[in-house]
Amino acid sequence: MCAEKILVTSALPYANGPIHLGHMVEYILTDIYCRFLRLTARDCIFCCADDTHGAPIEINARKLDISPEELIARYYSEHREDFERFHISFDSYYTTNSPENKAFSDLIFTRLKERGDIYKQVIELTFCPECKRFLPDRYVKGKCPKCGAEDQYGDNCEACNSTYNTTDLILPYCAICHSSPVRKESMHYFFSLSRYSILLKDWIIKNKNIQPEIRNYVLNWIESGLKDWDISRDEPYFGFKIAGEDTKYYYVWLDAPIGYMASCEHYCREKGLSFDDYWLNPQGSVRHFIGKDIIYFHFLFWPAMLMGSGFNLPDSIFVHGFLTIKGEKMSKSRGTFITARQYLDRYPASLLRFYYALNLTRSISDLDLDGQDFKEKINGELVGNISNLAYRSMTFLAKHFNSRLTVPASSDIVNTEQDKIRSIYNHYDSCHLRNAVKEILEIGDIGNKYFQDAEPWKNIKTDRVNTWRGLSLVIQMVRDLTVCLKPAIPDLCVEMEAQLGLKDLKWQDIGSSLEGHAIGQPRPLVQRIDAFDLIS
RNA sequence: GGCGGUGUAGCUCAGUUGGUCAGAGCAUGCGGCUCAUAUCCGCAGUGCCCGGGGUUCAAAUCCCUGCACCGCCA
Repeated sequence: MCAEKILVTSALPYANGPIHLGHMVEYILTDIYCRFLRLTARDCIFCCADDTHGAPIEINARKLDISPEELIARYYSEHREDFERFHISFDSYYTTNSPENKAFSDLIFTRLKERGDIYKQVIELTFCPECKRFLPDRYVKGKCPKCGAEDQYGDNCEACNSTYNTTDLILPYCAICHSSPVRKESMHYFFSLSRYSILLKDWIIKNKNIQPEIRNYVLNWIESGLKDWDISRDEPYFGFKIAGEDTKYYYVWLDAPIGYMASCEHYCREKGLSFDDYWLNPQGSVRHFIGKDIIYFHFLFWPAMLMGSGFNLPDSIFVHGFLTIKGEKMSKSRGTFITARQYLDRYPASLLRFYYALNLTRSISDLDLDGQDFKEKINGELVGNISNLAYRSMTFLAKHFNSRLTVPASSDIVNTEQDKIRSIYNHYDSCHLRNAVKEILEIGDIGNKYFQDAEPWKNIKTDRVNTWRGLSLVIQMVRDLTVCLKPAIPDLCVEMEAQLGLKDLKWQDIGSSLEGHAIGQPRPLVQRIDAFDLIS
């Protein structure tokens, strides 16, 4: 029996802007999951990349008077640095503007074409003669054809919620140069998504890892009929040219998910691993994490492309909600658009990791970041419960027992703890991070209560041996808590390991005896925060 | 407009298939401890489980309806 070869991915951030706290929900979630897999000895690699193609990149580079390559290079190093500071443990962080990605894009395109899944069709689009380019949705504005609202984008109206094409807009204007665009015909390549309706439906129904709300959601789309997909774009564009064409490129959303493969391939080659183990062989298990905004691409286009080109389908696609700040969408005008750097300049990465973990569930509802709540959770749970238990027990041991542990006391709380640990394992495994963290905190409560009831500060005078044993029990719990928290707050747990005089703890170390072991120097693990304020 | 979701203590939420299900945490009040970063422990509440109908011996839990908020419609 072959062990699973697990490939985990986060969605690729666009190389056209900084990483913000909304992005971080996904990377922290995925990272916690990967760290948990590694902690429990699963064979897992974590791959991601910058998504570097598309009209916005080309347009922005032109605005800045630099090449697209230069633009994406800037964001590439910035993104990598942000992720590192947040302790995101990518095995491979690559780019979609890579030879591997071009090769896979060409391969998949060719295979789909050979199957007759791709056809050409002339369509009418919005063209700006001034800019000499076809205008994507977001670059055409005008009056809504349904309700007449002014200044609406070319894809849908924010006032009446209707959807339409750029060519439907009344009195359209180019968002770049403000001149009036014209209609112009162009030949495009289309992917026959509709041919995959039955296969996709079957896959979605059979896949047990899909969240139920997503299943219904996607099935509704299929029921109401899938439209074919325009997978080409005209120049000027930044991306891969389609073979045999001079002015046509793959649409960015074609090669973006292929970036998962390219990143994996690049890593495998570097490390002497096998790409096929993940994407072709049966023991391969590809697990994507995405936001709810890109469900359509990942549950329909992407699996259809994989089906048509003969690769493994994803084993699971976990969808999370958006980040809101005090219940509202992040917004630049409200000043609630917080970048990763802005956060990191003022607070430790692990506080946000902890807060997100405490709030992430399996539902696709949004996760809210509220300053007051953040402060209460950090001070109340992380400091008051976990950090306090560790510090009070370790300093006591250091002061009165020369830092050395003895045989732990026997107590019912050991069984309770082991039950909870099993439950925590399952919660991590199913990405129910909130439940995992809550049960970890419950173990901390039990430890604090046990310590309190044992009154070592009193009993040490009369019953030194039992005091020592009780203390040793608590410190073993602290060790177990450290293991359980490693996926969520890895850097703090490394510090905790140092204080415990241990290192590289794994899940299997939980419950083992520390009799005779000497701990290191205890220090308060986390500082209380006075206020959480990034907005001012 | 079509489809879907949500509505439980001041706040954040748990509540498997209807029968100790009226709960937890935070906040509030009172009490205790002092090992610990004003940290920890105990006690005390408060709720027409959105409104209205229905099914049932029995509904927060199922059905219908109304209201409110939210999401999706590529």
